[in-house]
Amino acid sequence: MGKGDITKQSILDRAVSLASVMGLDGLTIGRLAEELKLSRSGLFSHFRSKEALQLQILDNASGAFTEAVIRPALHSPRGLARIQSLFEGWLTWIKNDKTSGGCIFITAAAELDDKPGPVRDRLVEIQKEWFQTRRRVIETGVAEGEFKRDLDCDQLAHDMNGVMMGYHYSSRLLNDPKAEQRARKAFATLLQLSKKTKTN
Amino acid sequence: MGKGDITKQSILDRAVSLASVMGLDGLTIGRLAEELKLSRSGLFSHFRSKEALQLQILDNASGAFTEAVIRPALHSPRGLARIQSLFEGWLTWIKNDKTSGGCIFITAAAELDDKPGPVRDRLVEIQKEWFQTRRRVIETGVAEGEFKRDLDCDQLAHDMNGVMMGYHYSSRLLNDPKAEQRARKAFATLLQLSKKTKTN
DNA sequence: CCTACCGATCGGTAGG
DNA sequence: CCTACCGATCGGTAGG
Repeated sequence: MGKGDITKQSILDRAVSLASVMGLDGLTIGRLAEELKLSRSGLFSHFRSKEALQLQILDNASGAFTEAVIRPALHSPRGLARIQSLFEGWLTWIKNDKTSGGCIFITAAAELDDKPGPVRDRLVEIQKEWFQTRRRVIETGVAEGEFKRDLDCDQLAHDMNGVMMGYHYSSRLLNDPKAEQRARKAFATLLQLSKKTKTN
Repeated sequence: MGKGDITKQSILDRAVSLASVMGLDGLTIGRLAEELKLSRSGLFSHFRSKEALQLQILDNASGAFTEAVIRPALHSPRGLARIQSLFEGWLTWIKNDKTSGGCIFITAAAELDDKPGPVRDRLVEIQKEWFQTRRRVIETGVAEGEFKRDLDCDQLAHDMNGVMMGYHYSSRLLNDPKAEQRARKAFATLLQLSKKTKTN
């Protein structure tokens, strides 16, 4: 990795943080350059356009999410333990972003859901992949006999997301001190309903 | 209501719609004026500042939400029927916003959660009120004996929000055709767990 | 409600 | 990586 790559990576790291606060559109080259003590054009020379910067911000964040949340979970036993690990990692991911503007994917989802284009497309791609990852882990839990045989895996993968979106909202907007406790309880209930019982 | 008020109301209605797409910050006076075929300064004269406009956008949307979701629910019998009515109205509120940029409160929540100031404060106020409304309706359901005596009303009010946030995300960002079905199933499960049973 | 204007900032380019 | 620059647009004001 050459010097230019180091600069570019440090630009992107800061850009992810700034975009999570200002949004991918609200982020400006000038503001980013100022924080990094570069000239606007000096910074811009690493990217062909603002759209290219936005796409690389999403890719950079996606890589970080995989490292922070998904990869560690693969060290947990498949099935129940692994979906719990995904949940814990996800919670920590959102919690640790206190310093910046919260989960950039949640911010971007609200910002881009009605703005067609390549940036939205990339976000959708990343989020669909993340949904599939959850679903596969849940399906394995069914195969392993830890979850009900007739569990609606799509529904559980979907409901986990609702718990997380609600957590992000309650903790970050409302500053509810019980937000994490509520999220844990909601998830525990989801798991309880999904576990194998005597009857099925 | 004089002519000036009519103009102002039509400005605000359009502004709510535009802000739900562009965000409260992303909204610009110029763009709004163009859509309404007014001069920028002519439009601006109705508001002292962009911040004042943002505050009035939130108030206008809050009034519309009360009319569309809360008031109709008061015609349903208290308790279970009323909380179901709130859910249905909320779902319709989000669904009908297909023409614009989705629920402005969800968009604004993601946009403002890390931007301190009067606009964020107003949004938090509105959202806390909406939370209390849900909680009171649920508490009445407990008092009426339709819900479990030991129901965690705060938790249910909180979990309903997660279902809605997840619905907004799945339907608007992922375009999941099953989004509504999933939201209904998730809410039905929440209600099922909350209903009075033989044992309590 | 308008025209006309302010300084600041935007994304992007030229040229080195 | 820089200076210097482009046209466009921003929020806001003056004055009518």
